[in-house]
Amino acid sequence: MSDSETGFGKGCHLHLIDGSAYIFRAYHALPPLSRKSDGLPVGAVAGFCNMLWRYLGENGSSADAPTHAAVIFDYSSKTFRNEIYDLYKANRPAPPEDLRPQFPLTRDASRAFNLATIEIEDFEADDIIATLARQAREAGGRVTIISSDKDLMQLVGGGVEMLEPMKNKVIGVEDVREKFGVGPERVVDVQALAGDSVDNVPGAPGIGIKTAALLINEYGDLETLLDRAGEIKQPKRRAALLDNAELIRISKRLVQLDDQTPLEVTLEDLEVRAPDAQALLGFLNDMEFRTLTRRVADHFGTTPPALPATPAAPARNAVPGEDPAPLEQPDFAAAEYVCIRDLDTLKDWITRIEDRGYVAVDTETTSLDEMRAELVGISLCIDAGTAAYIPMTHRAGGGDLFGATELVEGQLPLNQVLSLLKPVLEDAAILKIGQNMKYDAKIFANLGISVAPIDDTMLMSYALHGGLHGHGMDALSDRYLNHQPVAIKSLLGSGKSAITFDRVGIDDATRYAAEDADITLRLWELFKPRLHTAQVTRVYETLERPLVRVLAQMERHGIKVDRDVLSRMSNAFAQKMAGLEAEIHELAGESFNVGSPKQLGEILFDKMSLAGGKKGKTGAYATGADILEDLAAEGHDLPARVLDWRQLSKLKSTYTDALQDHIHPDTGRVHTSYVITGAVTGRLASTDPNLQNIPIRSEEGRRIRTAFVAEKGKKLVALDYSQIELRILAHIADIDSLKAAFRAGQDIHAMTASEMFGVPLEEMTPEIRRQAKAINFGVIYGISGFGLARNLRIPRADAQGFIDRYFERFPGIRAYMDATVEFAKTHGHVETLFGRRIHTPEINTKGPGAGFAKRAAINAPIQGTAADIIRRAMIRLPQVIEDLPAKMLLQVHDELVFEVAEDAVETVTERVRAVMEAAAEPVLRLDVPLVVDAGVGDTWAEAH
DNA sequence: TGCGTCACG
DNA sequence: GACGTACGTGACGCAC
Repeated sequence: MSDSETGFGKGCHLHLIDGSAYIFRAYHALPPLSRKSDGLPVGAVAGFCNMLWRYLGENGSSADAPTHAAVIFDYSSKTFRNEIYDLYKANRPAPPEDLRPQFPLTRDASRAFNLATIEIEDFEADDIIATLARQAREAGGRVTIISSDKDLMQLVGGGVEMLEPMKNKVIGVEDVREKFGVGPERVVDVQALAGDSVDNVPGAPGIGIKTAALLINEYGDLETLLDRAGEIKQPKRRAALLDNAELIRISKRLVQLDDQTPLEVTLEDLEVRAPDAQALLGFLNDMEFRTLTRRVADHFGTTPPALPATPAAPARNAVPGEDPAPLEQPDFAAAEYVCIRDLDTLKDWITRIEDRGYVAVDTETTSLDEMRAELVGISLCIDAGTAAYIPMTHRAGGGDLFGATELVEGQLPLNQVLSLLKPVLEDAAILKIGQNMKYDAKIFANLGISVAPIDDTMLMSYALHGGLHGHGMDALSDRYLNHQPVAIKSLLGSGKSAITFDRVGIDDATRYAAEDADITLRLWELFKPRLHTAQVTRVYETLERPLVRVLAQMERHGIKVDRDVLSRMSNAFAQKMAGLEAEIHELAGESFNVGSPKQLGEILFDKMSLAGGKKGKTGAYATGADILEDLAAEGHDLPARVLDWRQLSKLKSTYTDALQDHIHPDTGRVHTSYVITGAVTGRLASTDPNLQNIPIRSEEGRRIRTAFVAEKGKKLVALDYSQIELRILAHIADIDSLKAAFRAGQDIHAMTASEMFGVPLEEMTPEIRRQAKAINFGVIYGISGFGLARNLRIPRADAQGFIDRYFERFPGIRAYMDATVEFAKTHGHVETLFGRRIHTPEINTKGPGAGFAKRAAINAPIQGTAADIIRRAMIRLPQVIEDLPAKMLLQVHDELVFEVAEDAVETVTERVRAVMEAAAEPVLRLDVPLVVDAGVGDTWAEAH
């Protein structure tokens, strides 16, 4: 949630540090060094950290200090240049054995120093530097590239200079001219001709930098030179150019830096941040760098953390959150919370917030439904134990029958408070910290305040502890702060007699509300550095935090629902149900509650003595759809009628009736709420109402979707990923035949059937295809013979036979499953392709739970990667359709629904499709294409 | 409040 | 070799 008001521009100074060059230099400059406790090689990391510390020391105080900075790394040694020329950098020796494990640690180091850290698959650090330098230059800022790599010299000029880090020497246009004999803009031409033996750039044989510069200066540029090479007098040079023109052109493409690299970050994101003492010291301490740790601790005026007595567990294996809370925080009991009742006190707090640069914020309202909630008060916290509550619209507690609406005395007026706080809440230089910020942001948005930038402790916990426990504030406070907050129930009561927050006394409200802000701030202080050590900063920053704004907007917009359609359907369902109920009672010979599984079971299995009665653990007969279907198939009418009745009952109570209650009186639309932390895999959950389970599979239920409509003059557009999880499986498990089938756009289930049963595609029957489809799904879920047998209703031995044959045909799948379970057992978590961690605390349990945990571990990376991909698309989309009359309304796991003005439907569809299909890039290049299907209509039923 | 049931991907 | 099982959700009504 960066803000354009802090945009990078004139007067800004960007430092770009060539991280990879730093590492190699550090490695070669220092004797081998390994960590005492476990022998991990850390010499290069140590040198790297020393350099960064020195760098910060030199630049922090200088008059020419950078306003923005980033450390750039090579993602891997393979880049797009290898596709241009496969021998590029081919004679580079592989990095030494003891250096390789240090690469990820240097990333951690640069993050621990709170420096923006960038690397992109397929691109060299130099390309990223070129791109950022171009952006900064275009924005009117200055750039210093900290590197001595001559390949970067082409970027010098127009406000861009280089700094040789060892000699601390500035390299400007004149220095470039001295080295290459041409200005920076012709450096690539010279390099293309001269080649480079280190990087294996071929160039023209027999031509070095001197000659190359001579030729370029004479002919102007490389293309002209190659066109007119025949005019060259020296026969050797002439031949070298004429014979190798193509190779020279390739060479130019190799040395020419790509300044259009796709970036996840903007210049604003690179704003210089002071290192967080706790995070930095934590990292240095983990690395066991005694001297540097002490030096840094001295600088911050804190004592260095004690080195662990026992060998330190590597940070990456540590279970986050198991560490005890820091001891130095003030006691909650001692905390004195302030109630802000006058302007001077409020202004004083605002000044303190501005000095701090961050503040924990919490809103108290009359409802959990943000669309109907009224703001009652705001709490703030700037330091553990230092919190305040601003009551604004508390009302007399008793109230009369007509709802006494007298405001309690001694409160600042809402409008006055908001006009003072709005600049703070919208100030790009002040971080607003919340627990479940989507809620508060929506409350403020209702009042015309757009809160940014934000941090969210709930989302931090989700990134850190997904799969371990819930992320509600009470649970987090109890677990990580060892403190049980005031229960809201103790203030509001529960059930019918519950009151709203505006009826709570101001003293009680202050204790409760200020404490919430206090807890939030303490959690933030605890979690923020742990994001780095647990290596989930990227997940939090790119997949969680940006979603808050996007979802808040979707929820506030809502989708139009036609009440009349629902109401008519409800009536029709009621009539049919009444008829069925009479029939059922008739068949049973007595009247009973059809909706009671208990009573139904007794009728079926006791009174009518039908076979197949099985009691569950509660002693009641099971009467699920599968059991009733079996009975119906045997020719029994009663269970068949009950099935029909149940379907209607479900549709009526959950959809046609309940949905009407969710239509907002003012907007005429339904506003769901998405829970970002709702599913452990990274999927969203939709609540109040759940719009992710609107019927579609049955014809009857599908009609409910006709009630979801577009505004007049607009259309609903639905786009969904085709087979995304199977595609991800094909990629992750690296199954060539599956990947090839997806690339060829084949029917994947038919192809699986053909492979398994040896039936040629032309002779495929729907039945065989259906079975293969069930197997494909089963695989994603961690297949078992029992489960497949039940799903296909075939003997278990047959199902097991299918599975055996499947694994025989696709051995990679079995390998993936085994490897994933193994990974979970050693690490305690599994990961998606984007680094999201899903903890698997049950994976080592024995007994019945073991199968569950294994299947969940197998499924999580697949389902989670798909969830990450659509999150990435959703985060990008608002900017992409910003200029069009279109709004994103809903997400249903692999589907997005938009409301679009009729004449923009085509443009929007194609733009959204492009974003969705490319959503994995550039972080991840899948071996299979992602395909998005689109539909348009006046209703959701038509659009799908 | 827990369970059974069933709607979705 | 037995355990009991397809993965991930939320909402409803019943029974306690």
